[in-house]
This record gives sequence, C-alpha cells and structure tokens, in this order.
Amino acid sequence: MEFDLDFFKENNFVRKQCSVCSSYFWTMDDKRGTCGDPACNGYSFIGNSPVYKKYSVDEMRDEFIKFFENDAIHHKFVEPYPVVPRWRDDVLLVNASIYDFQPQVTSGLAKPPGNPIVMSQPSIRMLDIDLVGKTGRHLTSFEMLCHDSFNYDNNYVYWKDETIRYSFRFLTERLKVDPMLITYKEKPWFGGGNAGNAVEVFVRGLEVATLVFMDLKEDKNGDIELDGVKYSKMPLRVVDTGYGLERLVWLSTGTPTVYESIYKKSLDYIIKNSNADYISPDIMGKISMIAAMIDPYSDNLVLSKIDGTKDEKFMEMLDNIRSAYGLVDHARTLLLMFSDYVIPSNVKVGYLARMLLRRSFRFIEKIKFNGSIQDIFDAVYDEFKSIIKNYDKKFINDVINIEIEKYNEMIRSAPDIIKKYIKNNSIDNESIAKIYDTYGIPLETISGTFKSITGSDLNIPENFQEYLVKLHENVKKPEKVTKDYPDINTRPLYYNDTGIMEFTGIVMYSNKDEIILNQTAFYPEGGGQPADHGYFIYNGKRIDVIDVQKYGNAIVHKINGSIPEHSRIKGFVDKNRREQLMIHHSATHLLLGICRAYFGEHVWQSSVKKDINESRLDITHYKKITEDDIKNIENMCLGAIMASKNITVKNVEWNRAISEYGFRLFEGGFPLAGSIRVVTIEDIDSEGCGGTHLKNTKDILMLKIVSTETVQEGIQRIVFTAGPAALRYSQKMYGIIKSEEKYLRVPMEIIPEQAHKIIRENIDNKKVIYNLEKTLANIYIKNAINIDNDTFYIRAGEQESGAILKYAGRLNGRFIIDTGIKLYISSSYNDADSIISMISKEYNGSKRVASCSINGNINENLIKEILVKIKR
RNA sequence: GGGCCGAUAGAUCAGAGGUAGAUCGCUUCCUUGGCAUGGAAGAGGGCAGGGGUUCAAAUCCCCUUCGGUCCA
Repeated sequence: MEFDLDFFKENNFVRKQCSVCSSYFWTMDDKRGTCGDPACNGYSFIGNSPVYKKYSVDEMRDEFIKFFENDAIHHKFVEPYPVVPRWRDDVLLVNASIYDFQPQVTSGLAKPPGNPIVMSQPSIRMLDIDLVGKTGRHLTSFEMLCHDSFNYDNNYVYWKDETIRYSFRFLTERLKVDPMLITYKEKPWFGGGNAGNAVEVFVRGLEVATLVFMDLKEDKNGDIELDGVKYSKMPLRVVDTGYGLERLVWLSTGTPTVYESIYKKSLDYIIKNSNADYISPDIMGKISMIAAMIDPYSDNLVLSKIDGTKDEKFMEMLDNIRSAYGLVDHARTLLLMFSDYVIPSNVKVGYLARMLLRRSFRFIEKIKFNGSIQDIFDAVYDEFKSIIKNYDKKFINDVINIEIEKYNEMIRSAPDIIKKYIKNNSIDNESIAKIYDTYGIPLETISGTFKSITGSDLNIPENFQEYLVKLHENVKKPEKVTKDYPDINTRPLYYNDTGIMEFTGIVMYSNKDEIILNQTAFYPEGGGQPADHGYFIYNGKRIDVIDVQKYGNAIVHKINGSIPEHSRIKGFVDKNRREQLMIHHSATHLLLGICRAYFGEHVWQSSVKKDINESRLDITHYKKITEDDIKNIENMCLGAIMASKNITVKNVEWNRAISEYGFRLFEGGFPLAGSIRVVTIEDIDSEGCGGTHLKNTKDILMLKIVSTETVQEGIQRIVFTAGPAALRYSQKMYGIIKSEEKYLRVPMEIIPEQAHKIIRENIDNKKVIYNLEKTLANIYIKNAINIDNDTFYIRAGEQESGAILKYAGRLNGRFIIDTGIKLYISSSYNDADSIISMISKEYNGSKRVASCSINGNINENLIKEILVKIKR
C-alpha cells in the first residue's frame, strides 16, 4: 500500500473508503464515513473555525515558514519567484510553486536553491475566472505555501511519512486543529510530464493542502502505465506540497467567503465608496457552502437552494457584492502581473491582464465606485505590500490610461455596432457571437444596449460560452519533423575563445552533404545568431560550409560536397562574416541595456535576429518609438561605445546566477542546464547567452537604428546596424539621396519640400483634369446626334473617348462613340457587348469587349443601318 | 501563433459598381455691448498602399501595411 506509513500507525489512523465518492482516505475518527472533500460532505468551518485564533495573511505565512524553518527539520527559506516564468516558455504564468523548479531542477540538471526548502509562491490561475466572487472560494491569484524536498540517489531528504507528519504537526501544533477533523484523501497526481501519488488534506470540508510525491516521468519505454500514458521511475524523487495560504486564513476566520478573510480592508474601502454593500453573513455563508458541493457550478441551482426572497433588490445587492469581491481579487492579480511588468495586449499573458482590467472596469461601473481603478490598486497594494514586491506607479498609470482609453472607445462605439445587427427587433445568436468575438463588446453591454434600443430583453442562451468555444475550434498544425542524428558530442571551440578561426577535426558521422565532427569552431545557428560560414580542406580540396545547426550535443555542418567518415580535415571560419555577427550580437545586448535604461524597467527582450547587414531587437514597450527616442537611444549607445565598456563571459551555477543577476538573465532564452553562461556588458547589461561576443564595446564602432515598428501590441521592433554594416548602410542612404538630388534637381536640404510640392501639384492637376474631362464630355454628350429615340451617335477623337464614355455611362440610353478608328458603345440596356459582336462580325472589325476597331468609314447612316439589323 | 472585423474630410461615420456625402469641428459674414446661442456662406478628399476584373471601382477579387478584437 502506497500510504502504509509509520506515522499513520503511530497515531491510530485508519484507511477508509468514502461513502460518497469511493476514494480511500485516512482519518483518526473511525466513525467518519466521508473523505472530507466538500463535494462529499460540504463545508462546516464557516462560522465555526477549527483554528484556535484568527490569522491574517501575513501572520499565517509567517507561522508556516517559522514552523518549517525551526520546528520541523530545518527548511531553507526561499524568496518567492516572479509570477511571470521567464525561465521557461511552456506556460504563461506561475501556477504553482513547483513551476519555479521546472524544468531545470526537476530534470536533475540544476540543484535546488536549498534542500529541503520552504517558501510562499504567489500563483495565478485564470481558468475559473468566471466563478471569482460567485462561489465564495475562487481566486485568480493565491499564495502557495510549500515545503519541498528533493531526494537524489545519494542524498535522501524526506518522503511520504515525514511530509504527512509535518503537515499534521503544523495543523495540530501551530493552528491547534483537532486531529479528529483532519483527513488525508489518496489521489493520483499527473502534471507537466510527471506523475506520482498524492494526498489531499481536508479540514472541516476545506481542502487546505495537496501533498504530491513525484517519482515518475513520462517515458514511452516506461514500465508503469497510468491512464494510458507510460511512465518510468525518476532518479530524483520530489516532495511537492501546496498549501493554500488563503484557504488556511479562511479556515481560521470562518468568514462567509474567502474574500472577507483576506481582503477585509480593501473591501471595506470599496463598499464605503460605492453602491455595493455586504449582505447578511448567513446568506453569504450558505451560498459558499452550497457552491462547494455543486460541480459544475450553476448560479441558478445555488440560488434555488437559498431560503428567503430573491427579488430584484436582493439580486442587485448580490451582484454588487460579487463585483466588489471580483474587483479586489482582480486588483491583486493585476498588481502581481504589473510588478513583473506585464503589458496588457491582445496576445499571451498580456491578454490575460487586459481581460482582468476590462472585467475590473465593468465591476467599477456596476457598483458605481466613486474613484479610479488606481485608488483600488492603492488600497489592495496597501494590504498586500508583503507579496507585491514592486509597485511601479508610473508604469501602471501609463499602461492603465491606454487601457481605459481603449475600453471607453469600445463602449462608445458599441451602440452603433449593435444597431447594425438588430433585425426585426432581435439579434440572432450568430450575430451576438460575432459582436463579442469581432469587436470585444461584452455580452452584458450587448443585452443592455439591445434593451435600450428595442425595449425588450435579449435572451442569451446558457450554453453560449460553448457556442463561442466551438467558433474557435481550429485545425491543429502538423508537428515539425525533427531530424534524427547519432548521439555525438561535438566539442565547441567557439565558446571559450571566440578568436579561433582555424582548427583540425575528425569526421565522426557523414551523410550526403552533412557531417558531424569531434570538435568545431563553426558557431551553429542559435540565440538569434545565424550560423558561421567558411570551408573545410579535405584531400587538398576546398569544400564550403553553408549551414551549421545544433541537434542535442551534435553540431551538424551542411557542406557543398561530401567528406567520408573518419577523415581528418581542417576547418576555416569566414572571419569577416563572424566578426560582423559578433558585432551585431554584442550591439544587440548593448541596445537592450540602453533601451531599458531609457524607457524603463518594463523593457524585456521579446525576440531577436542577427544578420550580416542588419539585425533586429524586439522589446516589450507599450508605446510607439518616436524619432526623438531613436536619436536619444543612438546617442546613448554611442556614449557606451566611446566609453569602451568591457564585455565579459563567465559560467555561473544556476541558483547563484538567479540570486546574483535575477531573472533578467533569461532575456534571450533559457538553457536546460545546471549552469548559465553569463555575458556582461559592464554597467549596462547581463544576460545568459551562448553566442559569440566582442571583448569591448568600442569594437562595435557605431550603431544606427534603421527602422522601428510595432510588431504586435506591446512589442516594438528596432532594426539596426552596427560596425562596418552601419557604414555600408549610411553609404547606401547617401547614394539614394544623391540620386534624389539629381531627379528633383534640388540640393538635398530641399528634397522633402520639393517632393511635397510636386505631390501637391499632382493632386491639383488631377482635379483640373477631372473638371475639364467632365466639361468636355458633357459638351460632346449634349451635341450627340439622336439617331433612334434613345440611341445617340457621337463623333469624337480617340483621346477624349474615355471621358465621354465615363459620363455617358451614367446616363440612360445607348451612346455610340465613333473615333474614326474604333467604336465604343455604352448602353444602359446591357447590350453593348452584343452590338459590338454584331458590328465586328458584319463589318470585319476585330472584336474587343464593348469596343472594336473598324474598317472603312463608319458614319451616322451606317450606324442607323446596323441598328435596324440588330433590332431584327 | 490562429480566427474574425476594419481603414472614406481635422473627428465620428454613411455610401456595397454609375456626379464622393452627413454630423460635429474649422474660416468668413449676419445677430450681440461681450459671451453662449441662432442664421448664412465657404474651405477642407492621394476613398491606407500596390496589383487585377470592368466601358466604368471608394464599392468586386488578390497582395502588402497599419489598426481593432476574440481565443490558445
């Protein structure tokens, strides 16, 4: 049995099966029939706390950390990580404390920052955002308390028995919870490619912790199968615990909802300054209790089980207090995001921030809060100073103002847009979805506007969300095919000495035009730096290297020819190309450091691409880069180049690197390794980077920004050149300006003025031509010969025929324009084409659509003849 | 990263193959001692850019650029 532990035996725990959900659980109370999960036995702590005193969030966090630092075996306290996981790219936000250690520590490559450790990790979960405020327990952000241990083959720390023992001791010794109230429910656990056993810890129906014993990893050749997925044992066994700090606080206060227990001051403030008010604790507590037992949540179902009137006034009060709950919750999550400089946008984590903001704006409107969202931030910050490490008011105000503007713009345009879709005093579901999906107008706004226009209520079906989800179901992209190469470890010579341009190597593997060597000085494409080029000398022949890629530890050279295995060859790296790439690479780090100094700490590298002639750096920034910005940044770069700053490279152990340099290290990506190669430009920038660099900024020579653009919301692209490429660029510009001087016949200072003048003249001329054409055409039309009631004959020159045709085309009747060379016909009876066909057939003309060239002299009388034939 | 929308006067938008419009703003004049207002006249257009279809394109098709928005 997985949980046949000494601890359970010593304390007379019994293993029982839940009478409701059939799960196995451990309890000291042998009369107990249910596992403790709220779905099985509901909450019984509201108004009836099993904790000996009421804790605040700070007190509870402190109690937990102190216990594990001192009372249990000593755990090292670790400062919380950011909520934006810069050290990995598979998730948008930190969702749980273990995220801090994936994948570098959990894979065994890097050491944990202590062993065992205790910490409190702010975490964000947006999945149930709709339920926040409604169920009494849902939050978008929470602190996950954890005591984790990492057990290696040669270093055992602690496993199941100790973990459960500590959790029990914390609850009973520190919180003085009656042991009879604690249950441990067995539950398998999966996540992020790992699996293991777990127990959930319940007290009076509240799940206060999950204790995970992770010892399996996904492995297609593994011998353990769970849920259809194969796993194998890991050499590293991780105890990953998660205690909901807010849950523990709530347990101690027994308030009707979790919100009152943690956000009391902020809520009081909002209620004092808005239409929202607390409603009776009896009713609120009842709602929380019932909501805990219903899955999936349904508002109607919960309310149907509440006694008392549910009139309009009650529903409005409930709606208001729920909005206030949502508001404080969203504010804290946003503050956590903003402390890591998340910029609201339409993609990725920025979108989540925008969603929270827009929901907050709506809450503020709904409860008629007398103040701004910044006031709410101030209040919530005041209450959560201990976890919001960075409150950059300037950044937040800038970003919020942009968002408020966008939101107001959406609200302003909403009625016009909605009006368009109202047909016969109703809107079909497809249109509702379209309005929401295309214009971002919230459903409440749609129904509100609909009511104010038509006077009737709009019915939005209950399963509308599903309908929207279906709308977005799209085909999955085919997975990239990765090539398979033998597992050869190529020693990189470029790492420690970027100056090596010649080397000797042995071909370990050869396949057509690809070879892998035992060692190489060729830098493979990586970190936004393209591959080195150059050549090999084999048997006295020169064979060019056209591409170099890294697959695992193997560095694959693509060559113009073939070289057999076991050959000994000499390699020569293209020095000019490499030097230019090195200049651009170091210049990129410099530019990033300068941009951060210039715009602010919210500037992060988003992506980067270096090349020979120019390179580009994408940074997170919420405003367009202006021409002034460009000049200032260039000047600052020049300053750093002239100051001859040293560029140094050193390898630093994972945890030391993080504590010394912070998460900025991962601007350019993150290695799956135990140590990080840190590239530092003195006083300006430090980044983890595997690329080749100059030794000093003075070798960048100069840096010129070529262009900037918004590549997506919140991300600005800077294209620049440096070193010799910058000179080539300015030479090219010079050439262009010189030829402009020639064509415009003015000295370069006057080029813009002259170009503008010419364009202006062109526009004016167009207008004159337009008016003259109109006048001329109308004269011809006026003088047209009426040959058969609504058929007119016009004799005109080829040049004016186009204009005549244009204006004749706007009139009723047939107009036949005879230029002596061609006939053009415009007809409001849509028979121009058939007339032309006939004329060309009968009179040897060559047919063109609705016009034809003719042989011989066509005149008025001939046309009359033709018309007679046509009408026949 | 994917889907869906959009780009027309300084601003907000209408026009859905056939004479580029409305409202606000702007200029001038009238009304007033001055302002708000009211009345009259007027200026202001590369219909985002580039191709194509058509006798004819702001309008239809394709590409590009820039915005908006939802989802992952």
